[in-house]
Amino acid sequence: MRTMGAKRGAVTLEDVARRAGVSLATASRAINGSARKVRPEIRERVEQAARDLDYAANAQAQAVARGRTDVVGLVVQDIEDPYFSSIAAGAMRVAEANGLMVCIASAGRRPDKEIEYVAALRRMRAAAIVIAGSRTDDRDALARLGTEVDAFERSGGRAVLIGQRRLPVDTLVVANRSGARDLATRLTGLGYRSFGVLAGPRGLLTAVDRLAGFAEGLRKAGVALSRDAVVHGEFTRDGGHAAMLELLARGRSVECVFAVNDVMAVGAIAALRTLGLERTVAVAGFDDITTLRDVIPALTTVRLPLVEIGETALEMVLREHSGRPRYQRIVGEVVLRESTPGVRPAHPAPVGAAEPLPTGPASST
Amino acid sequence: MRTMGAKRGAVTLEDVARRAGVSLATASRAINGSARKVRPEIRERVEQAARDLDYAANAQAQAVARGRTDVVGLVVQDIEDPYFSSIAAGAMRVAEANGLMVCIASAGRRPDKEIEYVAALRRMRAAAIVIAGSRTDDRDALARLGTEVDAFERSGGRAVLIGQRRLPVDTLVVANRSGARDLATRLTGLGYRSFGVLAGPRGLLTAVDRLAGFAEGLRKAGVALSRDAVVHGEFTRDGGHAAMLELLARGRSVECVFAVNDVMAVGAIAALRTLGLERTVAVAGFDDITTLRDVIPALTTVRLPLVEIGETALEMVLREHSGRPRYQRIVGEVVLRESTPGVRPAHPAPVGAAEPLPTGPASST
DNA sequence: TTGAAAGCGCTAACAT
DNA sequence: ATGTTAGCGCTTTCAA
Repeated sequence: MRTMGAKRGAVTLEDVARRAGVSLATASRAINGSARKVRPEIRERVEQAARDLDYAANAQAQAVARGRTDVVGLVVQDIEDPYFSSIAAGAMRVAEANGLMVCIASAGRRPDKEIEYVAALRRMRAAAIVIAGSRTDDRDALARLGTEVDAFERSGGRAVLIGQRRLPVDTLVVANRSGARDLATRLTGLGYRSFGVLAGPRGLLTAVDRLAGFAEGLRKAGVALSRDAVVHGEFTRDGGHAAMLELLARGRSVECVFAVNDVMAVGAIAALRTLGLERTVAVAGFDDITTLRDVIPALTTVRLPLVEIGETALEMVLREHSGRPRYQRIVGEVVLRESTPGVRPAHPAPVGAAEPLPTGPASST
Repeated sequence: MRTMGAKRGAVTLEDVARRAGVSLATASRAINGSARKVRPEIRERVEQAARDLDYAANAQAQAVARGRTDVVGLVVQDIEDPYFSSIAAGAMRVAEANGLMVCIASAGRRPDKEIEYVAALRRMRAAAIVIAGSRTDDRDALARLGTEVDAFERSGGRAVLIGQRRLPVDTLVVANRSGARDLATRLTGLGYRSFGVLAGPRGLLTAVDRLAGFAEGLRKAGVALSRDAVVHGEFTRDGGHAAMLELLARGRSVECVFAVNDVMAVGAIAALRTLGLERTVAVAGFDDITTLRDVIPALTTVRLPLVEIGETALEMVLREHSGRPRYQRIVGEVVLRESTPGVRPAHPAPVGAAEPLPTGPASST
């Protein structure tokens, strides 16, 4: 039917207006414009024309004309990682409720890519942007991200970070440190006295904080954490696997291993199993990844409300606010499960009076 | 510094041009336009001005002017489901390689939402769109999706489906049926003779095809699949859990259960475990979800190259082509693991001469 | 209420 | 090589 299609063959509002015998302005008001400024009869005529032509408004053009978009951005480290896909699910739920489309960028754990994507989202004039994932100790990268985020906000968008409080931007601060500290407390409470930590990448703050918190918790309980009981590795299943093997190779015998996230813990358990050690060494993780809930043995971990974090982040940034950055703390909850069955003392020990091992350094208290 | 910011406070190309003392056109050519039409000296001046002003081109405006976008769409059923997040990871990798941003929509397994999102992506003038996830037997929904996809393509975009071949659109056809058939063959080869199927939602074609294929495989092996050994349920972990319980409640004793996807299989295993039956009933799944590779017992399944599927889908649709829809078959590979240890016959049976159970219908051969 | 017209920010002829 | 000037498709004054 249509003879002179515009570029891309798409029907334009002008086509609709012509067919309905009204002006462009009227057509606009009838279809995309706000409420009752158009006579019902005319409105119906325009809508019919639009339907006939299978018209779909050009969102880009609307964005240019209106000066705003219906797009929000989400930057994650790796969409395949359940940690991030849960956050994404939460953010997308809120986006849907607000009629927003979400552009996701998976930065592959490269800080530069992350910055690049923020820049891309600025070009897209995204209304808001959620940046999920740990910062690193790379001061330079942090500064550049800060600059880019700042530019984004100055150009009219709003940004929110999920992770550490390191930039003057709205942030959902994940209580990694205190979560790991609590975990250590509970674990020592279970009777464990010798620990290893599969600590994740060296510069990754989430990993660093969890390690620090765990060490702190142990210290408070008067338990030592030897330097070479800490093995760094990738923040992945394979990273956990390798780190566990390395820890074992170091000849340290530990009762319990803390992997700084669940996927590493799963890798660790797999490694232990191949050595027939799964009953000998207890393992704890962090995050409480949904898909891993049925793993055997059930994983002791620190539960993070991941989906909710995603929701809250986007809600926060969509809500109007004063301009001063807001920081909201997200605390996890320790969940004790079978992977840390606790120590059965050879001689029933006095409850509540766990004494530090001889080898441990004096408690700081 | 800047006094008269445009709407949204963003710097425009005109600001840059003015500061560099050149025309709008020159600024455009220097920054966003194709190569060498601008004197190096001038170009440098413009670039410096852009840097000073922290200019970021307005992608929306570029899109309007150019008549095309750098956005591709991805519609999935549920981004939190590892099946889809793997596909998303693949698609995003290709997008990155092509300098494209990807807008993801999670339809929550509601066909209407799916259609709505395709419409939204048409409005965004996405260059291409990948629709991942099973179709249903809802003829009407299928027709409406077809209409919407058609409109999308007529408006200049390209679409590709992942799943069933049901629409005259580029499609990655997942060989669910033959995969399940092969699985049945291997399972009967292991000696199993009585099966149950946790079949997923009734109208979901992926589930339907897998059930059909499995039944077909059994039939070929001369093994019966009784009607009430098939239990439908949600396509999720909990769905598998519930279906397993239901199957048991029906009082059928089966040697092996086929859950039509891995997450259901995990739910089934969990259910069996609570009843102390995990050693009694074998379980097989479908998909070979990465995160589930360390589950105990290791899951027998049909491996689908999920990430690769996501990559291939986007690549396919990005590649120029004749206009006639292309269909590419994706076949899975059976992976036998511990969850189906095989049957140890009480009396060593003659190998290779599995005889149909008395209760089974005659093989169609 | 409706229409004419001036943008929105950018690109791409078309001149020069 | 650079500038002028139409657009791109839409929204939104401003008049009528």
